[in-house]
Amino acid sequence: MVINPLDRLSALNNIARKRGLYWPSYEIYGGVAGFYDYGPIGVSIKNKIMHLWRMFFVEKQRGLVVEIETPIITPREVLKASGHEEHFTDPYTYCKKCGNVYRVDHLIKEALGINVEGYSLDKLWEIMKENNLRCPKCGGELSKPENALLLFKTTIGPYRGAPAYFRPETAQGIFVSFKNVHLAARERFPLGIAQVGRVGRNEISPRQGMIRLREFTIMEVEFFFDPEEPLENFISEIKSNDLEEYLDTVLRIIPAYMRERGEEKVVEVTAREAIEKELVETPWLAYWMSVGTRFLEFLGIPSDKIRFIEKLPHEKAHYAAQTFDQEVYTEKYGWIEVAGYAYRTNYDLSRHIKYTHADLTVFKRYKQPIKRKQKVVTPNIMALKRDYPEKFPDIMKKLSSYEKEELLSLLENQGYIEINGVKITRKYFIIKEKEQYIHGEKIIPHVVEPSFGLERIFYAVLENSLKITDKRTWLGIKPWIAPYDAAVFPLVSGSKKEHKQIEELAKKIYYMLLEAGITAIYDSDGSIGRRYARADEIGIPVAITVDYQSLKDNTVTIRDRDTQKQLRVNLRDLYDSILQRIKPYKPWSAVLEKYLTLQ
RNA sequence: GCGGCGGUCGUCUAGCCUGGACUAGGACGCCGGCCCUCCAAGCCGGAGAUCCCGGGUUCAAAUCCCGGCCGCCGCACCA
Repeated sequence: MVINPLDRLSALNNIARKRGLYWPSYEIYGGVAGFYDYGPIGVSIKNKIMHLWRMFFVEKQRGLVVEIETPIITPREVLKASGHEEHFTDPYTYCKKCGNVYRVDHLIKEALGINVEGYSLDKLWEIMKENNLRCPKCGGELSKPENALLLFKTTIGPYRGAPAYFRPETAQGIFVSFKNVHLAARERFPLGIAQVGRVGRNEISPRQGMIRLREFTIMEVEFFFDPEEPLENFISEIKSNDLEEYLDTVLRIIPAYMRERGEEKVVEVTAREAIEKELVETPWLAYWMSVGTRFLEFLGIPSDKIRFIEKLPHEKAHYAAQTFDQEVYTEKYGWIEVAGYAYRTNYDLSRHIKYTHADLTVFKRYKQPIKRKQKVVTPNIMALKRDYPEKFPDIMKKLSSYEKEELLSLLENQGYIEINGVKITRKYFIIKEKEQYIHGEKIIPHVVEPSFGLERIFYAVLENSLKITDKRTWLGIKPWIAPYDAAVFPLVSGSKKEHKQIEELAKKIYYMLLEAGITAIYDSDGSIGRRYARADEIGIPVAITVDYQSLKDNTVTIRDRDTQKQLRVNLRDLYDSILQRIKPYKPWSAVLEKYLTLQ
């Protein structure tokens, strides 16, 4: 039986509300667009997705990535430096007759073919007036342009505090603290810094439920590396981390050059091929795209519903050299972006260095120190003091303001330096040739950023795991992200003595599981079938039923959510039996075998 | 932000056009009880609705009118 997609989606909405997955926020006040609450079941699933993300992007990266947490409220200067204040602002105009709103820069570009990016509002207004721009729809008069800022604004300090914004991405907190983290990580390099947290974007008109929110959760890594490090070093770095399996991951990519030709065709390549064919501007992009692909597949998204789209130049963010959106197919919204992989170059760190003069560089140590002959200039203090006793302090002051190289080239090229009208000639300086060892240099690291929208993944996972047949509805979610590990039921809950005993044992097993770290629910309401159905609906992977036989031989049945098949196990083996079905980790025996051969 | 359509128990809905007999009806779900040897069964009982919010018209508004909020669709926007 084929289920109508609309029925599927309304079924999901029903479960979401009825069982507590999610709902619009502030409902009793009429609701506010762009905000959603997670219900109890939703929180549990969301947290598990978060934990798995950490497992893939932090823990399994073997020290390559560390995680930090920085504030949500961000001083204005930071977002000014990062370019957000400028680029998050769009100049608008509206038609005084029909009310239609237009972006001024788009309007001018379309009508006059002029690129007016970065122009002031007054300048734009001037251009509009000069060319007598009118509403393209109705020919009505257009308003003076205004700025629409997509950042949430606030102040730090309650009276006349400093202007600040709710961060639109977690990345800036990472860039700003880069030096501290780098030192704390014992100057490891390359280094990934992860952060999971809430961000806010004051969208003009958010719709599409949890897909486009004004406040949501980002999970991202800013991966700092040296772009001059040759490709082979990356590969060997990855190999030495035993992560080469990522290079064999198949990526489904729609490259920009294809999109420009109007062909939206998916190219299937391994990460290794993507690097070799130079589909990516840095190998690390392909690496993180692989990690992200594995992550989504592990959440239960089928690989044919995952693809990467390379952004065209005009679609990219202001900081990005190359960007791939990772998209997941949903019935409701079509392909939705769940992650962005941006090559941010050293844009952000450079900007913060420029604004603060902080040292956000990394010392790049050469494998072999470079021997360099260098001429060194030193003023002959004795001679200067002797010949210019009065002007000596001024001369020294001036000299110290020169860069060494500048001083040298002035002396060698013109033979003197003029200070307060006095020509100090070369003979007042000692120029020696010195041999120097250069051990390295300071570089501003480049950054590749895989950045995930948690709510979008959450939705995509739910929609993709919802199973409906004409008999039943269940959430076929991967066991490791199910809201509970297990459900415990007494087969019957009557008033006979045996029924009471069954209930008692079932409750005990419930407590035992909780004590052993298995999250479980206990349910004795309604018929056993209804309880299975309720557990299925929120995706609980295993149901444990205590029956008459349990009283005799200490066995219970374990029912599998997806197949409905039951297996009888002894209480002694119950824990392991559940664990084996629900944990996202390999059993020790398998890991042991992979790495070691024990005698 | 603009235009079109919509908003009634947790959910789906009846009623709205043609104002009154609506104490807003039903089904599912939920809660309590009975029954019960495995997949949403049955029986009995119960709770549950600011009729989206505010204002107006009227003797009388879920119903008509205006404004707002929210949702859906289209346009625009989505670094």
